[in-house]
Amino acid sequence: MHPHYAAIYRAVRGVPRGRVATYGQIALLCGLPGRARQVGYALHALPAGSPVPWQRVLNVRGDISLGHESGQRQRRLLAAEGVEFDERGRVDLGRFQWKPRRMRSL
DNA sequence: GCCAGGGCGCTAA
DNA sequence: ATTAGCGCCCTGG
Repeated sequence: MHPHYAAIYRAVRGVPRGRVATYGQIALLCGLPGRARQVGYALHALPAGSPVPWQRVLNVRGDISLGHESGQRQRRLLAAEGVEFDERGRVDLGRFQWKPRRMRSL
């Protein structure tokens, strides 16, 4: 497992229920600016049933970056915690994006 | 080791 | 709003 994965998982665990974060945002929060893609890898590597809420991480456009199968699963999980999707399958980041104080003060 | 392709994102046009 | 180009770096062949 890659050394940075632990930090990434820690950051993702900080995203509260009913809110979402972006890949780039998570990267920034764990001190890996510009490495959004690595966040995607870390989440992809998660075992089933881990405590990490991977479903709360979306791309910067507010939509789901996965294929149909996993995408449906992710969308269902988010909808179950109150996150709304528009008809184009997108989340309004202005309303649902998580904004930790540590980040607002950057 | 090289190469191509990813759960990405920023900037410029 | 969309597209193209580039940077990032991990994985699989």
